[in-house]
Amino acid sequence: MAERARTYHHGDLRAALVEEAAAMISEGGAASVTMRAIGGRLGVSRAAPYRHFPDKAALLVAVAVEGFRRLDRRLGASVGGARRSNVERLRRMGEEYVRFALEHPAHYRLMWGKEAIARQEEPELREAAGALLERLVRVIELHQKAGEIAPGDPRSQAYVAWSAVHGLASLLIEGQIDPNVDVEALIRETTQTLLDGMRGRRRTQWAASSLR
Amino acid sequence: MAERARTYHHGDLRAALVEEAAAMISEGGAASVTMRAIGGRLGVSRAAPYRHFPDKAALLVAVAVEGFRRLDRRLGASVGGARRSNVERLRRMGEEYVRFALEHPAHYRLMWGKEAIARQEEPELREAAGALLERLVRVIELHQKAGEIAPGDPRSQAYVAWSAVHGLASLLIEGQIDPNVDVEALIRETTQTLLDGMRGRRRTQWAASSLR
DNA sequence: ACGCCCTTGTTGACGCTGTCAACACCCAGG
DNA sequence: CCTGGGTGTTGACAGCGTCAACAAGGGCGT
Repeated sequence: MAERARTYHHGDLRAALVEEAAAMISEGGAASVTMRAIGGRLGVSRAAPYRHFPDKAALLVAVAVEGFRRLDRRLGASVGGARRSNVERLRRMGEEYVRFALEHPAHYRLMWGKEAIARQEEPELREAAGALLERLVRVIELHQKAGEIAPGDPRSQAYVAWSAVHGLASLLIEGQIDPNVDVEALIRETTQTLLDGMRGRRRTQWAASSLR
Repeated sequence: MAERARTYHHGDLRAALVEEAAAMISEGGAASVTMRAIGGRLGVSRAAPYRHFPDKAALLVAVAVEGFRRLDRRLGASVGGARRSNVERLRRMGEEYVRFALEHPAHYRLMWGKEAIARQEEPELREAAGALLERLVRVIELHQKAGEIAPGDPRSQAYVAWSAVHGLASLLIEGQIDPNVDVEALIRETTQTLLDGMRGRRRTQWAASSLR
């Protein structure tokens, strides 16, 4: 209540809206986020958000942007800490990516927000997602220099890697995968197959691909 | 008008609803599909669909199911025809999968319908998507027998492959990929990386992974 | 051949939604 | 102190999905 420095009537209502909308999405899905409901939870009226966002879609875009930033920070933290060996960076990032989606399914869904959100025309969203791509590109370049990944345009390789983890996250979230399968094992198998494929086909290998 | 054998007042309104809804989705996106609009286009009232579907979500599920069936038929046709060499089956299926999504973006989006559609509780949807998975599993088993893919549970391998192509399709459709990149080349690179990864790491290979 | 009845389609209404215009507030700067 | 514009409120409106009550009309038993 009185912990934040409030500048005007409410005090940074904009940030509160984004935060509250994200919370509501996690609790009850995107459909539960309504202008009236979010206003009620914040103690303001249903039209108050319109002083900070042109419409509901813009508010949801802001929530999606926040999601991309959180994911980006998390991926950064996953490879940080005790400076890990190069080989593991990409694997860890991939696994962490999928786990994020599994922990925040509704939020992740919103980030890929269908068409209600016109992605192309939302520069902030492009930027936030672009930052994630940049991080991926940098890690791939590192692997390339270490000879662990075949040479080639790191950007298109980044798209390939992104496709793999996003696709798996999407399948899992949407319940398209048999609930009997071991999710963690599937995540490892996916990243392993991806890494094997990106390594290229050039050196003598020793065994059939196995999970770890 | 009078080409279809009409049983009752309209004559198979159910099928007409699904067909028309699919058309409207392609034309104006999922948001343009409204009970009143679809009724108007078919010359019936807004409540008529309720005699065939419990609610709007059920109608959209039927449209999504139809989408999965069309995709499944298309994938079947892509590997059929002149009985192709095994090696190319999976690659062709993957490429065709992505192309289908690119040609029918709104329909494909609906098939992965967020949460408005509770996938788990829609047996028809599970079944239609399951048929697609089955086809993929069979093709993978074929490759395994031919020694082109590492041994292992073909079902989890199918999930990995599905993740890759669905992820790429999703990234492309949602405009997340730089419009300057060569889409066809990216599709080929993705399937190639996937196939390289699934081949496992066991034999002496000759060159760095290249596109075709 | 008749007439019943159940399936199909229509109409009016309700509550909910996003959104806007008009109004009320209230703090910062002169 | 007062004034102006950023901020929040209220009333209203159109459009939405959905339901209950009603109308129609063809298949089927007799």
